[in-house]
Amino acid sequence: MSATMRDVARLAGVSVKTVSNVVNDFPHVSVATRTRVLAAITELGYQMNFSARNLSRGRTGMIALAVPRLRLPYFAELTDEVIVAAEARGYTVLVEQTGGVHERELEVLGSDRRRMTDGLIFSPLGLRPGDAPRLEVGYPLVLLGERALHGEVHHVSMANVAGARSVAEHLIARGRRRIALVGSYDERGAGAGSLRTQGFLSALHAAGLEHDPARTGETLEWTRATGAEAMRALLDRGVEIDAVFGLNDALALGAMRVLFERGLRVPDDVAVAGFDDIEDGRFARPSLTTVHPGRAEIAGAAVALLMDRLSGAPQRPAGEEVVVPHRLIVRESSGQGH
Amino acid sequence: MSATMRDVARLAGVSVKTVSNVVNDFPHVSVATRTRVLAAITELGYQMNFSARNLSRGRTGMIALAVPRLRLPYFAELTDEVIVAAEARGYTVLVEQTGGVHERELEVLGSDRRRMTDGLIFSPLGLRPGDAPRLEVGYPLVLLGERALHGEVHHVSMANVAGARSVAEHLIARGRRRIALVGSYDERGAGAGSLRTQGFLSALHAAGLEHDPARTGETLEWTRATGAEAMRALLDRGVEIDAVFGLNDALALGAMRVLFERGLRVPDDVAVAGFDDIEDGRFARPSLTTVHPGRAEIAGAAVALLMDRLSGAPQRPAGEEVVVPHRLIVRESSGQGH
DNA sequence: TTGTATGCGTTATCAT
DNA sequence: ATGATAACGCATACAA
Repeated sequence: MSATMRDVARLAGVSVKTVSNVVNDFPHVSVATRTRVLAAITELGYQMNFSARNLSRGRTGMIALAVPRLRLPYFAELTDEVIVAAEARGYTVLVEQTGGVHERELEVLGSDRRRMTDGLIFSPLGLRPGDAPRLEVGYPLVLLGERALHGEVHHVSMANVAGARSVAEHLIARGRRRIALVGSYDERGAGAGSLRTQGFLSALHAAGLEHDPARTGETLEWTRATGAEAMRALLDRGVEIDAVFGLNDALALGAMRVLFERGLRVPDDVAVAGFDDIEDGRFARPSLTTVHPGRAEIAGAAVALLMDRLSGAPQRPAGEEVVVPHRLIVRESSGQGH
Repeated sequence: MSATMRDVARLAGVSVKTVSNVVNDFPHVSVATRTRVLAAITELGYQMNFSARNLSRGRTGMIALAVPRLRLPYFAELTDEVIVAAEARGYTVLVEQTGGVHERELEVLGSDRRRMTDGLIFSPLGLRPGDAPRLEVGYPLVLLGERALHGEVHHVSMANVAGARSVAEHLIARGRRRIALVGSYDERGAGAGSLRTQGFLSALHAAGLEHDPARTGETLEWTRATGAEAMRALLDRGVEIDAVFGLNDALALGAMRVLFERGLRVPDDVAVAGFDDIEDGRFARPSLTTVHPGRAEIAGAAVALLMDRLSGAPQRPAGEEVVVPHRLIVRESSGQGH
């Protein structure tokens, strides 16, 4: 097997403690012994046994990130950023997929696996008010993209309401009056779906418009495929529309594809907008108007918040909410007026 | 702190060994004691300390997956599948991003972090013949998407050559004769780039065609953005083309976007095809002709191969190569003839 | 079927 | 500045 600290110590003629001091950059080690130890380490090809270190230290140097699924571009890009941010602080990330299934999401919170990590960054698809107690876990937890259910848990959220409102305002300013809403959500939830819908509706009301429920394309999953289905259903029902707001970019892209298939021109006949600013939207045809939610900032803030708690930094107020600013990005899919 | 096995044992009136037997589903435990122990476990809310278990067992129950970046759709989808496959076998996945940088890729192989996992599934962007010795690591390793450099390491690869050849044959059958190649690769590498290019060229040669080097759009990174740049450069140079083969879908999608911006019709003026069958291609406008490389199969095979080695299963021949079958998927971007 | 004793490789406490 | 030694929590011979 591979060498242990004991082997290194023996070879260098010092005690294990000294070896430990060296590998951990403990300040008080004479240059002579340090070099001697380092030499022994390279000679033996010694590598730290993390299990032993973790057991002794009582922590693991790993954090978990729970997302619905990596195949959803938004979460892939988010995970990418979280890994980068964690890495910068010497932490390793363990990715957990919940499938966005409520039951699985709750399971993940209490899973045995949580004992393998020091903390959890959790991006639920839709927590419900009744779930609040389940969030009182015994380890550092940071919630993403969710309004705090009870104010006890730290969380980082994007400007769901404001972002959706600005998209709707933009469409209205472009002269659109019959805007379809594609994507729905668990009504018991308090997640992004409900918040974005709120923002959307508030803009309509502010403009003195009504949202005809017939113009809502129901779909629980937020993928291109379901967005396409919902759009088809709307058109098949003969609903009249001059714009589409997808609750996320994937839905919007799926819808846009169907509009194309049905011979409707975007944006001339129907303007389209989404939410998330995923990479595909930038290169789609036409390119997709959307809301940039500050993914990198969210990831950075979440990791920072979690690290603060791990290092026992001056306690931030429980339930503190970090809201990352958004940015409306107007592209071709809503570019011109009628 | 949280309860230990000792606490559980004490409460249940048994020894730690018995508790251990219960939580590990050891066969010979009487129903009476088992239920007693389980009761104590739930009462105390006991959860296994993985660090301790790992130290004792000598393994961690985690595997690492090293990919270039999760923001690249192909790798996001691949990672998704690997996590699912690993989960099914009780393993947790730790994701490592190499950025596709050769230096970082080699570092990852020997990093301290490797001691936190039982094995590694490694998806390099381009290993070079000289790197072979670096692949002789002291732990189970499975390479993805790479032809074995020396035949010592196990690997799972997609049909890069055959897939690219079938794409090129398809374009040629559609009457295309001036096919641009978008995307290049480190010439020192033996990665997907070189293999796909080989397949592409072989189809041309078989058809008695020459590939004019002027029709190659150089770009090391394989993203939509770089694909777009390369396409712009080609068109700006006034190169005449009637088709584009992107070394992956992202490149092809970026190129297609530029063709649109320049007023060229796809597929009427220029047919486009990619490789990878990422989700965006299905919903792009026009939808993208591509090669489905069997992502799920690759992930499954890689995990299976790694698990075999972890469990010390009957040694498979070193350097065995599992090649997953591909499938040409013809869509709108190359749908019609001239 | 269950208990006892020992080891896993590090860190931390306390001396020196 | 360095060393001896006791945890850390669990698994596993070996006993009983």
